[in-house]
Amino acid sequence: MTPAILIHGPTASGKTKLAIALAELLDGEVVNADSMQVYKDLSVLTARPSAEELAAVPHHLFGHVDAAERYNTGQWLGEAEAVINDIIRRGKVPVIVGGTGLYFLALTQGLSDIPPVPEDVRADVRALLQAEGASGLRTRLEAVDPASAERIKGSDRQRLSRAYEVWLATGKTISELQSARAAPVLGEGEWLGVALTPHRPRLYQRIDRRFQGMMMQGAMGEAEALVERNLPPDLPAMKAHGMPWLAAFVRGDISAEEAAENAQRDTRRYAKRQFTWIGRQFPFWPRIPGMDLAERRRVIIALYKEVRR
RNA sequence: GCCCGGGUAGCUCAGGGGUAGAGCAGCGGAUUGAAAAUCCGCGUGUCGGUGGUUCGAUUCCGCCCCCGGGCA
Repeated sequence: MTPAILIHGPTASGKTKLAIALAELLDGEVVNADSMQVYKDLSVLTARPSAEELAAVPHHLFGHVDAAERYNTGQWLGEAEAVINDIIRRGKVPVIVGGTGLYFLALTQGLSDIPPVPEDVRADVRALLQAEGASGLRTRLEAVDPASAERIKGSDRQRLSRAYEVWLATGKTISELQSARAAPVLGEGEWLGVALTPHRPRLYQRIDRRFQGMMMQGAMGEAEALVERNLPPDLPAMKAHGMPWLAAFVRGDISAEEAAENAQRDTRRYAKRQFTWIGRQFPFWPRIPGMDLAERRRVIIALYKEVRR
């Protein structure tokens, strides 16, 4: 069995180029593990690989989802499993790259087997949240699933909603359903995970500069096109970094400078959360602090040879 | 050169003889199908420097340095 390479790291840490460099060297294929780069309508704004980069080596699960869809972890895991197995069957190396820690967690540790929640149930719960707020949902959840209500902190409307949805849809509590995990797609010895951990102040500079670059490459056009579609603002795609602020600018609510500052700030905060995730969820993944492409590639290849033996 | 005003957290600033706050930025954490989401927590400081007065100075006084503005 050919082990897969998993590359995680904060946004703007150079994952895309590194993944391609590795795929070229190892006869591999790149698989996306980023929750936003799946959306067709968001290319520049999510720093998706460029047309040339996509053409350099085979890429999978990039830009294949419409912005109107509510893509999710389970969907990704299913698609990723099929793609990864196919790559391995063909004797190639899967290079799985992205910033979404939860996807890597699901891939390597398994996700609980929970039936999909019907869209009408989800809509009902969203309406409930709208009408009663997080505290209202919490009260309802306490009545049916006190363990989850206890575990979910503060006014975490997303987790409160999810827990209540699952109960409505299945009649079982999410705590019970989550007590077991399905077998992971990638088991012990079948993967090498590395985490890019660049110097934070420098990364923040890169983030700020990259956003300026996005603006010059047509990010505003992507935002305008999405605004024109009049999609619900709570769709995942509408929450991509910068999207809410560029939308506000398009509507004339804020200045371009304000939009840029807010977008950059959101992205920096996200990078911070990614560092936390890496530190806490993947403490044993080797760290690669340097930014030099050739050096990164060399280190990872050396580690990979160890795993492959 | 002289006259004002000001130097306090990364930034903008408030305060005032008993070693100090606010907003933003930032930092730490959680994370099981929205995860670029959602949520919880935390002031991080030679109060420009140096002498003096004082039991005690970031606060009052002297000198020096720096930044604005004005007059030359």
